[in-house]
Amino acid sequence: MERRSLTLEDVAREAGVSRATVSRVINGVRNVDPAIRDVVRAAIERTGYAPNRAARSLVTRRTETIALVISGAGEESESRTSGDGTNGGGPDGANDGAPGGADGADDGAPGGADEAPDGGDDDTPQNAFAARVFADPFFGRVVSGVVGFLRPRSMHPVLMVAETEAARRQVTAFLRQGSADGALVVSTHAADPLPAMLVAEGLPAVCFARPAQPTPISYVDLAHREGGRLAAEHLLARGRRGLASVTGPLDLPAGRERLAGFRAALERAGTAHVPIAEGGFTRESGADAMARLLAGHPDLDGVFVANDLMAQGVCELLRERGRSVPQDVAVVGFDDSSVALTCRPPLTTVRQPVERMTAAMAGLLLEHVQGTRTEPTSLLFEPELVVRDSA
Amino acid sequence: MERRSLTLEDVAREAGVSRATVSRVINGVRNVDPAIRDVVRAAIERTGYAPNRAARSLVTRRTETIALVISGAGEESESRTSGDGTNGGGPDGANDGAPGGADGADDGAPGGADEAPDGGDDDTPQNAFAARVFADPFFGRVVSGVVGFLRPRSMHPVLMVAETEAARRQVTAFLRQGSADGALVVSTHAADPLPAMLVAEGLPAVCFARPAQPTPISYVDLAHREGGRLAAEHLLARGRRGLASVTGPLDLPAGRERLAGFRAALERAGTAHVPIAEGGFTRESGADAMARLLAGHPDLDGVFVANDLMAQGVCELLRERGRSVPQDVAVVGFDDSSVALTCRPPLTTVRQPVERMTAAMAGLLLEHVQGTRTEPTSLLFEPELVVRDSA
DNA sequence: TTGAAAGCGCTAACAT
DNA sequence: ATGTTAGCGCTTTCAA
Repeated sequence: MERRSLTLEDVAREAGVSRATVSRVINGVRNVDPAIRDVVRAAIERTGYAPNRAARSLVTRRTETIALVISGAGEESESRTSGDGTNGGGPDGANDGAPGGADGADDGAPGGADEAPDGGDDDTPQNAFAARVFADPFFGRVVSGVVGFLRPRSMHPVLMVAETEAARRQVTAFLRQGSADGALVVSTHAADPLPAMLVAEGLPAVCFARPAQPTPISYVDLAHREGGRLAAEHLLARGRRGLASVTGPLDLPAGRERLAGFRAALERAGTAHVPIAEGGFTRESGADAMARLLAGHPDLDGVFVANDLMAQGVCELLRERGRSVPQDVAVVGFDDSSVALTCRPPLTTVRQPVERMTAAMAGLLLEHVQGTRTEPTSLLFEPELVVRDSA
Repeated sequence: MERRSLTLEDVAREAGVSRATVSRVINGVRNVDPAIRDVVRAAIERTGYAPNRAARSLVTRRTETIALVISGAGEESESRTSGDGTNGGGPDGANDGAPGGADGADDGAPGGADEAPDGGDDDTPQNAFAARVFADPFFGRVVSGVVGFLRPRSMHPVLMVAETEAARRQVTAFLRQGSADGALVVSTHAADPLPAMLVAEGLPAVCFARPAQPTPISYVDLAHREGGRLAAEHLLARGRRGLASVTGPLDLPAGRERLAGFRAALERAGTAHVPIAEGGFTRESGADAMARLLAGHPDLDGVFVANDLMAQGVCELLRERGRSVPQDVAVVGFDDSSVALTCRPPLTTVRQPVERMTAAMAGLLLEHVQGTRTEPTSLLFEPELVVRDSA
């Protein structure tokens, strides 16, 4: 509607006051005569004024936006779906149908011309990484927590993907330009160099999960060990004694700790040895690992699987082998991702409060940005057992 | 590292040239002596200069970011999971475990204090909407397409959720402030007022799916009818003659059109009557609809289900009733969302090229922003049959 | 309590 | 080809 955008000046004229006064009203600064305040408010209303963000940002040095970075590790996207073990890995989502399929064409819109715009550069490895990450149910929970926290504070997240060195530089550049006030980093690999880069640049950031190398940076994390313990105790309480575990990648802290917690609880209960098979957080790797376990221990009656995706694979394999879940073998997953519900039977699983964790990340970040908090801080969240049908 | 952020001035001094020259180099404007250019580049490198986005934005009136809006319809989030029928509806994702669960606590981080920051305001209806939307596998595909297109152009999406009137105003305000150059709107309801608001304000925007009320706005859409036809022909080719359909909500264009295409193809093949049962794009509604269908037509041997989530429910119900898929009843889904793969058996389904569609949206939007394209334009994408095991 | 004025860091005319 | 300069729209001293 409006052509040249309105400025403070316009509103000031309309209200018969100075720019400064209008600015004060808008920013809720005290020391404004209530009468004048109302006049100004009316003028703003009438004109439909919206303050220019860039101009404001230029002086306040705040953008009211933060970067939400999904970060990989190396130059290449890797084959392992899930990273630091804190998330559930992802279904491959988009299975590509035959390429060269359908294309854009006009359908007689309200006045549409129909030349197709360039359709985006698909198929780059970068996009493959992005596609994989975004297809992961874990991602939705991350976003949900962040948005839930930010929105009431009228801040908004900018989504960034950073799995190459170049992309990481793009992220730091973005922040140094003052395009965002800080970064929330969700790494998909233990060796992600981004947290250290951010720290080195002195940029406010908070990580999901403790960085592999000790880094003076704030983070939230899950008490993974505790999760393993929960699983062990539940299985034990169900009367299972032939226990085993399909673990996550053991080079990941989360993979190791989930197992450690499981083992420790069993040891306490008198079970010294626990057969394990390592998986890669994907459904297939879960099935494979289960097959190996079964080969060596045909008598087992309970399995702790380090994430839900693998647990799904485990359930499928067990069914194939003619073992019913939970009657013959009880299965406990980890994450409580959406597959926990779609899985047959629905999974008993160790829930990670992802939304609460990412909301907390945003909270921490804001404190760092505002200067309310200066020391790197870590918040540890407790997992929770969700009992469904698989154990 | 750096304290007061560097400015053009600093770099200019370092390079022994004027601000303008540095600016030219940075913006790749011609008319710069190659020698000087290199000197400037070196100075930039040496100082680690990053141009201030706000300052630039203030004069260029561009932000290099666009809003990606997930938009609902009414004041309330509704119970129907999926909206315009173009997406696959969503698993409820986060089933809330008992509240008052675990909370933050320090775990002895590199120097961490441990007061918990305020953990975000959960449980608002707004968040429920957000959680539902983000848990939808469709959302990941949307984001993936957008990011894939934007990133090579070093632009970034700001994520916004707008399901209440207030939230919608927040979106328009955001754009009018010049916080983003335009908006990509994905409505979850046919009656979403946001597109019209955007048009009224003269803000650049592109929709996913044609708005319910004719609106002079650009959009991308799927040839839903064509999808219905594909399903019909496949089922026919498989020799199925007792066909039926579990439809989407028939008040949604997509729901209606998918059915219309299915029916038309069958009519062409000589089948006048097709039993249908309406579903709500959720798994449960799919199962319910299938039960109804089976009650009235125990002899059917093929079903076209208007989305994958419902198709999953359909498959489960059929199995419960002792009918095997596809032997007894062939099932064709719609969307090719991630559940198509997790479903047992994996679904034969009509694939919607969501990533390509959203990338195209971004492309259109950029053209509108740049002024390269002024007329509202629509792009229609062709669905594609993905044959797996269910039909 | 209000207004005048000085920038914030950048781009883009306009001069040279 | 390069430098000078005038803003972009806002916040924020500083005076009044």
